[in-house]
Amino acid sequence: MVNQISRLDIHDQQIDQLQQVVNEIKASLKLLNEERSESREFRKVILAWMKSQEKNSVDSSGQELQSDLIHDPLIPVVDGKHVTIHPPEQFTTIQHSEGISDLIGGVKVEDTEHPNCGDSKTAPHFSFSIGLEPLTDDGPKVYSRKKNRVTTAKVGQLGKRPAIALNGVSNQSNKRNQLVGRPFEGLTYGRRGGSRGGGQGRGCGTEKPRLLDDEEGGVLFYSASPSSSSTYGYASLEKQRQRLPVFKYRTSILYLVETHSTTIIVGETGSGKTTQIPQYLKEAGWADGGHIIACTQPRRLAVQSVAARVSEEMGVKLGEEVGYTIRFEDVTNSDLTRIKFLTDGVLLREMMDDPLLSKYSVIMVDEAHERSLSTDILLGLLKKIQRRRPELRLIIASATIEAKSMAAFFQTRRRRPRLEGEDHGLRTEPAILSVEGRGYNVQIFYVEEPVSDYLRATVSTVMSIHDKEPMGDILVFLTGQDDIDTAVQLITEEAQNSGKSSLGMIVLPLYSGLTRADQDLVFSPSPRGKRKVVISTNIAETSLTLEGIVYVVDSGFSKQRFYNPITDIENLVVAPISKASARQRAGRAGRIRPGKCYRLYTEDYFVNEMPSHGIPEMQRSNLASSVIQLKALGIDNILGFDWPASPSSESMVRALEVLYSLGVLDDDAKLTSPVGFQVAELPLDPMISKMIIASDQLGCSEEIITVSAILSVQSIWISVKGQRELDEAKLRFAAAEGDHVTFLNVYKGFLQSNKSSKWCHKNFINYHAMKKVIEVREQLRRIAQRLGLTLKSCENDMQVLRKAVTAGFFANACRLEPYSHNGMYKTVRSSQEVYIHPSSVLFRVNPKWVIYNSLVSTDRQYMRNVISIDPSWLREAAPHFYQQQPLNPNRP
DNA sequence: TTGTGGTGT
Repeated sequence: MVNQISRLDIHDQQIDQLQQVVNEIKASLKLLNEERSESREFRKVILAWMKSQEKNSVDSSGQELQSDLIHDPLIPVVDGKHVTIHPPEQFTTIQHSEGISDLIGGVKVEDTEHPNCGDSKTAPHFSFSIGLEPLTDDGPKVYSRKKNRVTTAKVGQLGKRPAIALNGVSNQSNKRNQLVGRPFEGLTYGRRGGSRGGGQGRGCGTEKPRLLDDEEGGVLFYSASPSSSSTYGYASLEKQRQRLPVFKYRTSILYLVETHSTTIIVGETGSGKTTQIPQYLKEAGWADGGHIIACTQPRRLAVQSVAARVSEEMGVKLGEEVGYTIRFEDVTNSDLTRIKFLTDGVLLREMMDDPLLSKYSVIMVDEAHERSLSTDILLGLLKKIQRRRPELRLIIASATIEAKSMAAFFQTRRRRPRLEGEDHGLRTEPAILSVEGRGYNVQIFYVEEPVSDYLRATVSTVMSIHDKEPMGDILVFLTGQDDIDTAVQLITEEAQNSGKSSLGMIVLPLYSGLTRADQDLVFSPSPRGKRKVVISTNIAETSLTLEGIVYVVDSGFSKQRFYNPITDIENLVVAPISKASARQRAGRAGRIRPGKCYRLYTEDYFVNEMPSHGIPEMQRSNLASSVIQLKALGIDNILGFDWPASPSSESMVRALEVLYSLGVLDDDAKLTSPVGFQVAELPLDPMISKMIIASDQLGCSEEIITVSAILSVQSIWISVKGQRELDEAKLRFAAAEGDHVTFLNVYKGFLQSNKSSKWCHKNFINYHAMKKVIEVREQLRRIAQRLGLTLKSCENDMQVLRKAVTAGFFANACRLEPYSHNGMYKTVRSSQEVYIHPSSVLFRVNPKWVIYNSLVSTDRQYMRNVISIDPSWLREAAPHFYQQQPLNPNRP
């Protein structure tokens, strides 16, 4: 394909003209005191003007192909200066010499060849010991780093990107800031060359905006362009807004959204895209005529904080013009709200009432690179909606998305006459725009040899940072609670043993199982002269942001959930992270000032073996919930659904199978009535939903709804180090029937204590989890009533409760192996060996027949949340499922 | 006799 590049040239004079026109319109419309039409007119003018410029440019200019700007959606263009930056995997680099002498600290420095340096595009290495006393016999950890390299891309060199190696070690270590201020260094993360962020609003109006097409014809790229700043009265906030990198692209973004069905915006952290773009859209009139601009986030906390920020910037009350919706919390006003932030899950639920999302004019899907289950489903559905609603605009925003594959996904081949409204040049091919971020340089260090024990490597690295590096907090990424607790202990001990230099350290664990109070410790600022060391799971990678982190230690691993559709088992396994994750982790070090990231894996591994992106959640999850959601939206051909990442056919088939066995789908794989539709309405795993529906007839819906609420929160128990105390606490609530009944006892106790947090603490129960249980329970009761179920308590008749559980979970029935001395069970469905999880109250009780809620696989398959049943209930509840396997009366 | 990365409706 020909790399055809066209360019839109806009002269300063014309920009001023436009600004004048806009100001005139604004002024005249202000007289009319009609804000809505002002913005609508503004939008029209921008559009008309842009179109005329595009035409002129193509007609008059023969220079299109002389552009020296290479289009690559992954790579930000810096300040319109046409310099391309290599993606870090080609270019793992350290940009400036800061701190190197500190690190070397008199320890030997030697020139070595990197094992993978054979080819000429890789610069030679040097390595050095960071001079620490190892905890083990492993010897000191040796880190290596590459020399600085800066590249510029030139015309005709798309394939070849020359690397310019800078001077060697001695030069680097001499002048600390030698490179700071040079343009376009600092390539890996953030604030490139320190020349960023100076574009004080209109001050950047000297650059010319450019428009480029790439070979795919229609993937557009803008570099910096001047922006027409609006004249609002909120001076300081307005200034802050204008300082954000995204501000320079305001006009470009509005133009792209105007002219393209889908716009993909690649922006690093700190670019301001999430808070600014919805405001730009509003200012440009996209919320006129009662329409709403939506912006989705994967996490509740992000929704709340972004909405609060935007309402502050706009000087409006949260919940009026700017609002947000998350589960249990709708802070919007249907008459007033024009910009609405919401979780992607909420938007999916909204589709069940309004499948075309007709009240939204623009939907911005943020953090799309995370590829969460609901983001992917949402993207698939939005693509479908676009075909019915060509006027709907989508913005896909993400940090490190594979923009081209996303663009390919949204590339529609429409072969029908254009509808009205498309005649103003609306393009169905997605546009891509990159916006640079605003962070600081992060130096990356790799171990020279693979480490065999990342826990010990972690400890020695932390100790050496503490010894050799200037003040600044350390964030360590490990995999789970177990590792983290061990590391905290080891580092604390090591600090005590190593004398005065290590006194000023506060070591804190961070994972979701901690109580809120323990989590909050991590957010308190470190006392004067003390260094905070936070040992965290992935929770600090995206969900929580810690201020004050200067050093990151990355183990290269995280726990990830994988689903095996053949065995129907979800596993939680320690797995290597992706490059995208590694970059995200490193970026956590550059938030307040230049930072350093120590990777406990080799550079060779990072470059050659680490996958560039993680596996989308869609491809490693049980899809039963997702399938029923799509069915409820009327998508019959699930197997043919156009996903951003197709799940395996096995997991699709498995999901359909489960739903069929639950009586949710009929022989034609259509939702049954009423059960199928009822199950789809409930925001739960289909098996739990089925259990609730069955409880209606059995007369125990109140209890079952309570159990369902508890099953759908992570864990109601506090994780504590001394496990014995927790086990003892559990015994206070333990019921012979099993965990579900035990949960009911806990819930009753919680109510009797008047929902007291003190009571929770005393009984090793997670107070926040219980509060969530109450909320979920209320929601489920409301939905159940809407579905026409009767809310009824079975009082103390636990047999009907167990029957209701059986009605939902009959497929998970297990039988104790006769003569088994170690509590081995086999599943009825597939004769798999399983054991009762030690956290269950039925552990070591081993009733003959049990049903489990879920399987967890470690060295054995463990059943979690187990209840004992009578096998005859299985055939009662699911004759279709068990009729082919009559129970053998000869076996005990 | 053993263990719960993180989200979300």
